[in-house]
Amino acid sequence: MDKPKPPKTKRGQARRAQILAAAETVIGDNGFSAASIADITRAAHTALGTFYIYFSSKEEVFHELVLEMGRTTRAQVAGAIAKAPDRLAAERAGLEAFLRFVTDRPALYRIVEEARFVDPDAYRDYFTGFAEAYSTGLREAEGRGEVSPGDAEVRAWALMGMAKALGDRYVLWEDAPDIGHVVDEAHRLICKGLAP
Amino acid sequence: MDKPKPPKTKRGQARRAQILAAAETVIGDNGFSAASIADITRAAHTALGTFYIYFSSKEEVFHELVLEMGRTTRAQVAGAIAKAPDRLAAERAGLEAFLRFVTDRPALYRIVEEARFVDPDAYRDYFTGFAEAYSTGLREAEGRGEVSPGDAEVRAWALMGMAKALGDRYVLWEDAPDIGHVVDEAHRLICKGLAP
DNA sequence: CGCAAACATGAACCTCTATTCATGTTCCCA
DNA sequence: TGGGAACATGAATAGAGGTTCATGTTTGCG
Repeated sequence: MDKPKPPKTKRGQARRAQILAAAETVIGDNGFSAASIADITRAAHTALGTFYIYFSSKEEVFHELVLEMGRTTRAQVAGAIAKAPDRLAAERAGLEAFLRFVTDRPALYRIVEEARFVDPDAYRDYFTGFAEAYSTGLREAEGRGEVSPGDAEVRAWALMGMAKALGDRYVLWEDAPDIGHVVDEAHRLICKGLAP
Repeated sequence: MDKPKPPKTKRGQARRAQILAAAETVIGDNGFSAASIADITRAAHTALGTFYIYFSSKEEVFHELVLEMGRTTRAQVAGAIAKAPDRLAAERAGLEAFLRFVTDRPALYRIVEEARFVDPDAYRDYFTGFAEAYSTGLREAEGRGEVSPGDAEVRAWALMGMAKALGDRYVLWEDAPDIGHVVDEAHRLICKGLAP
């Protein structure tokens, strides 16, 4: 019932990481309820009971994975944006970074979406956190005159929604997605939409 | 196992509708796996076994609800768009109609989102169908010179994503949403983004 | 070394709920 | 209005899978 303490030995840390990685694939591929602990430990090449040394429940691994998605996406997007000369360039870089992230870790992306139902608080935290950072960026750009005045929060949510839908359609559902084209096309919309 | 035949008597039709409506609320509020058949029949003021006279499984009611969402949303949005003088006005009317629909039937909205995991084919059909109609509308508008040239499909998905995200944030998560303001703000983005 | 704490194992347990079914009740038309 | 088709009931069934635990094995420190 209690949250297990972090592992103390090298072996323990490796096992925990194995199980977490296996959970990402198994839950991402099959969904939360279809994925059984047995599936996860099998994919991690461990015994069933080992799972409960590192996680107190199925919900807890799931929660952990949502947090990981939060850390990773934000780091990825922030890194890509940092080099951009202005906000409109940042929009492009951020969108592309996001879509590439979805390409690399599709399971993690699906897990966050399923969190809406499995772990609603984590879902909300993930997106409101993201939206706050996004809004701040837009407000600062507005101050510098790089984008037209407007409600930064509404814009942030609208733009996040665009990115999500494009990820669904052109990354998850496409065998050979042409991310470049999608980014170009979407960015034209965004540029003109936000332009001063 | 087989799909039950449609009810033949008035009473039967009423019962089926009762159960379907109850399923909408119960599944929408608690999610697919947390919602039990017992919960649904209790909410419908019927016996447990009655459920299986009208539906062959929990998955089947769910599927039915996704189809209903498809029919209803599209009718709603199409109705709102019909009166619009041009495409940019249509975008506004469509977005507003969608957000009002989410306000009215939040449970149904959540069910479609959960379909991504519970009934992936239905989910895909729902959105690709919607996207096709949307793309066609944009292409026609482009032909009339009402919007700038561009990849209509990418645009359709981007705009659908905006609507979804705004629905999540400002309808489902807000006690007293100011739909008018959100629509205004988003529509400015869209107008400038699509303008010729 | 040697031993206490960490970690590993997988069969057994236990709960939960989707689905069935044997037994009534109601409907509707010939 | 009588009888067969439709519909209603809820206790019993059945299966799945999350979680526990008693029994080993490994690790790392003094």
